[in-house]
Amino acid sequence: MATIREVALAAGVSIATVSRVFNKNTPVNPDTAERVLQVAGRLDYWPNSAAQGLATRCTRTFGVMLPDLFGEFYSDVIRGIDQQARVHQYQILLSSSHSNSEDVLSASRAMLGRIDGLILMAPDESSHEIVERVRRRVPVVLLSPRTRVDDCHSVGIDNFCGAKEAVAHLVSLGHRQVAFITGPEGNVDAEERLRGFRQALTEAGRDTDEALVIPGDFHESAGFDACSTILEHSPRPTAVFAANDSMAIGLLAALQRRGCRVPEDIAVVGFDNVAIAGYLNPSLTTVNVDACGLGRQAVDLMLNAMEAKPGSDPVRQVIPAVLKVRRSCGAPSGADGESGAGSVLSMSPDFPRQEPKAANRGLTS
Amino acid sequence: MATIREVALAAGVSIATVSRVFNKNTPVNPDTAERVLQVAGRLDYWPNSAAQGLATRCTRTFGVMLPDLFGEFYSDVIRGIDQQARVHQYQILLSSSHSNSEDVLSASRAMLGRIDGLILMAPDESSHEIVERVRRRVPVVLLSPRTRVDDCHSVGIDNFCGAKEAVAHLVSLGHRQVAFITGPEGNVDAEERLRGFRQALTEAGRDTDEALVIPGDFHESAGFDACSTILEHSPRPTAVFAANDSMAIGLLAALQRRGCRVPEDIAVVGFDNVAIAGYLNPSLTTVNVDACGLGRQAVDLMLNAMEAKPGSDPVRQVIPAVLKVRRSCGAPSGADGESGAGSVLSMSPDFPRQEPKAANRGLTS
DNA sequence: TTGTATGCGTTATCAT
DNA sequence: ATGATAACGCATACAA
Repeated sequence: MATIREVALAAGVSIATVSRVFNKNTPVNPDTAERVLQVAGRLDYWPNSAAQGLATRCTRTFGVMLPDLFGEFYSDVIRGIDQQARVHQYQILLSSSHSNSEDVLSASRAMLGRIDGLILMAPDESSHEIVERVRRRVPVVLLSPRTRVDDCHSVGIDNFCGAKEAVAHLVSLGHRQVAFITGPEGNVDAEERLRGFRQALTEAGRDTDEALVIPGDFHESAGFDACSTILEHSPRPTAVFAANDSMAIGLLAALQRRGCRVPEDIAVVGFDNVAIAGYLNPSLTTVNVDACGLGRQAVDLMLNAMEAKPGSDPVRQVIPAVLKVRRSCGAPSGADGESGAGSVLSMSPDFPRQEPKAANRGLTS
Repeated sequence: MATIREVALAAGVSIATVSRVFNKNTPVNPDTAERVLQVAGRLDYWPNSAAQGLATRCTRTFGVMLPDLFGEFYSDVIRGIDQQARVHQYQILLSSSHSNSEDVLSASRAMLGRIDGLILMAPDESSHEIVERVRRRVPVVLLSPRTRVDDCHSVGIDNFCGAKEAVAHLVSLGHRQVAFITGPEGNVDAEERLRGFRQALTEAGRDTDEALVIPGDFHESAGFDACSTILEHSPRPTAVFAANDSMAIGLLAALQRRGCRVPEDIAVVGFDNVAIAGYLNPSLTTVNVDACGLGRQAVDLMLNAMEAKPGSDPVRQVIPAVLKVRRSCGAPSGADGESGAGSVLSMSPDFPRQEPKAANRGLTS
């Protein structure tokens, strides 16, 4: 296909002029410009953006590296990143399924020269040194950073507080035996949620019964499988907090098949506030996480970082995670409590997600 | 950071040698190789892949363009693409939210020179000519192609048959009044599902009551909102087929709040077989779509296309969509039918997804 | 306003 | 086995 050289030749000008016509940063004679555009159109000339990138050292592309792509959460994060990137005319070079830091390293290398910045969710703490090596070449924004790691820009969810709030709410409803279904081992978000769970119990003057901390992996089946453990434990827990909604949903299904009523016999709370949470029966009490906003914030942070002077301090942003009370935890008291199946009147969709708003309440520390 | 030149200088060799050491395609003296690697390591040299791409005209990257990123479907498609691409050491340059062909055009241009192939889900039929322009520069694989479009490689879901099968099943259960909740206007998959719906009714000797074709948009709320229309129609439909699971779930919620029992009072069938479908109450009868497999197939097709000679015929692949009968449509007869809430015994997880298998049954035409 | 020439960081084709 | 050197396609400083 036509290159800038062929266009120049056909238009009877130099390649510099053609370049100028397209980049409109230098004045160029309207007539010649017209002619160049004409020729370019006829030849269907498309500039080679790889070459542009090499020459300008600017690719208008962000690298995005995630450990996984399962579930709505990551999907929403990507959507947020893509949305905001799009606004600023950036593209996304995606790479996921990084189980270890080796993967992160090789993927980063493959991205070198093709991105202006990297938005990275590191798989484990060992990624630390690799992050350092990457940072020397390209700006990095960390997603769900580990606390100890680095002085790097980052955006995270306030998992700890969200979880604490959720469990505190259960406690306030009178629950003494609360079980927890964990996320995959090594997952930062999941670990913080567990920490929040413990903290809430501690603050309630109870200590955690370790037998009630049931290992999970964020998938529905883990929640489903956790059911037996929960019901067979003695004394039987009256509430369960799942580290994410998928597992909460799996658990709900299992409980219902056992003839266990939710929330009457056992209360269930999830985390994430996935799209369908409000449409379940019973509707799922959960902690709202604006995954899409997380992605958008990451991009904004990146853009700021890129135009900041190298020495400036790292910005650490935390997106609030707030409890969204619905029916699965048992209505606290008044509110619009009951309703549910049976009432013909309660047709209010119980809007399952509180949109964008929350995103910008991110706290900077 | 260090470039190949600096490594060459520090190692006392030419840049050509350094290049050879890294690409191991030309024999090089073990000693000098050793020395080069040493120096490269010390300088932490990473080859610039943009420059490599320019020189080799090979980027090991696939462009992926989707109209949207909402919901599990697209997310799974991306996951499939990423998975398979990863296997072959390719990366993904992602771009979504293309509502019209203008967007597709500009995004394609921005990708030129940075991808070896483009996996494209076109937003509308007007993209036809643009696809042609793109194809002249880079191999293209179409996702969910419109039938009329081009002689281009493509992978699609067999929406028509899947939908027909679903509705035929409802008809076989005795349902005469069946409603349909459509997908977003212009969406190929959604339109094919509608076509399958109509066809099934036609084959059953009934014609479609257009008032029962209710506009939707693939979101939960559309299903929720469709409830009124459905219940108020007379004669009242005894079954509803939603163009995707999200809407089916929204509908289930609305029906339950109205005190309408599913499947006793009204049967519901969805499309997609999302992860939670089997965990709902009642579990959702739906049409299984291997979105992840779709993505993988697209990559495989692309790889084949790239090593095929330019003149060869386009490959059109269709991934089967098969009905997955669960409880929401009413058990046909025997089977493990009833159970549901109440039975303590039925703890079989009702595996919600039939994994990979189906993907490779893709039919080539 | 326009053209010339150099550089971006590689790979690859020649020589040697 | 290794070293010059010409691409790759474009942007841009400098000259004119």
